[in-house]
Amino acid sequence: MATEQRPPSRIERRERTQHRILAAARRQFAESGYDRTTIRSIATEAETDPGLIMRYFGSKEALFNEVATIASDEPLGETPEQVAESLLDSLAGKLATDSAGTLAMLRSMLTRPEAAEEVRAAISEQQRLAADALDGTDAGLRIGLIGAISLGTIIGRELLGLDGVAEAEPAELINVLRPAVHALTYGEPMPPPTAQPQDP
Amino acid sequence: MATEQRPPSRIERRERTQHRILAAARRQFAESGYDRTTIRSIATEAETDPGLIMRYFGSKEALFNEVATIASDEPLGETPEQVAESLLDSLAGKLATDSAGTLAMLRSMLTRPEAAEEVRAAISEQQRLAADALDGTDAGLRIGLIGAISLGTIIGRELLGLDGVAEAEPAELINVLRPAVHALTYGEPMPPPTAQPQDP
DNA sequence: CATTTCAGTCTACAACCGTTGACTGAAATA
DNA sequence: TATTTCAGTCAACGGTTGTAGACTGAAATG
Repeated sequence: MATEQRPPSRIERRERTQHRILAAARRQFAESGYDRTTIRSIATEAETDPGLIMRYFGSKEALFNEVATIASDEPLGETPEQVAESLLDSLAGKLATDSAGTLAMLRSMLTRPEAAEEVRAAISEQQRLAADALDGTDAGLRIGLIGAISLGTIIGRELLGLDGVAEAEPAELINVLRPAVHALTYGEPMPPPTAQPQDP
Repeated sequence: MATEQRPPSRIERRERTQHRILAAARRQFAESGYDRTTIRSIATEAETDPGLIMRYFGSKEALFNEVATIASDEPLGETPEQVAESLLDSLAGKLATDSAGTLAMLRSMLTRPEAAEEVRAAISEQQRLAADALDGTDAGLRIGLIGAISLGTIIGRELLGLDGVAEAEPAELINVLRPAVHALTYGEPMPPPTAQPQDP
């Protein structure tokens, strides 16, 4: 009943090792961020050698770029309601899949200018796609704020462990957030309730 | 017309030097985060010596704790509307004052577990203060999400430079955000518009 | 004036980092 | 089988970091 165990070929060995390196890198970059993750610690977890990582990926930076990704999203619909639902869908997707690559990018975003620029560009692209469906001069601000909300929600849940937010079911979280997001896509700006009269 | 220039006393010199160190530390921790800021670079900017920083503050960590702060907020009112306005006020305050200490804490939050815990605890305290004014089992989730929104807004504006969000006037930003925050304090969860019927 | 205190300077250490290059041995190739 | 290729190992490099400690000279103190 024993299947014949051929020794793995050279390309098989290489593929397996590369895969172990990538998995360990993804995990550690997501858990500790770019600076606190070392080539040596990745090599240890992947049960290989630091020098081999350099040979396969060139540099720590290149390895990071290989595993840290920020998903850019799909077309967003044409009415404000569709835009809101589309953005909520996008957030729900990011909450459901435990993409260590995304977490790696977000975790390193505040200390690595290149990562920050990548996240900023991704949200900026989202704004560009959605701004047409919204009217008003502040459409960019509104979509940008929805991006900020998504960012804060993911960070608060996955990286900070905020009470309530971390334990909530994704579907419930989205349902609670839905009115707020819809308010941002088709609502009017609301002055403070006790506001003094202002310039016309 | 020349005011007599007495050489500064020893305690004056010490106070001035300490102040320069603290200012440089605040600025660099806010700009580059904990890991990428070095004692030496702080000393250079403060025109002093790394060894002196150690003698005055004990360690890099202690210096960070001296300048990185996260403001905890005031009582929040008793009705959902008051809670919403109070939280918006709190966000407006953080957007108005360019508190390098807060930015230092936020910038380091995703890579320093101690900083993350401090931010988490501050938002958690906010939740505790506000949860009484809100009814429903998901009150904690709602307030937590408002905390996440504040977090995402500050990060998006001050640290990421999101289009629209970064250039907006604080007052306009708050006004646009207001309906969303109010929706979170007194709104009902909203199911998706195309939802199938669910269990009662 | 003699002594003490202490802000500020300088040098060095031990640890860690990313990265390099030489080496080994087995698999692939001819 | 003889030769080449290449995955994997090992030791070392130059640089940077936080930190410690000895030293200097002027201000404070008696």
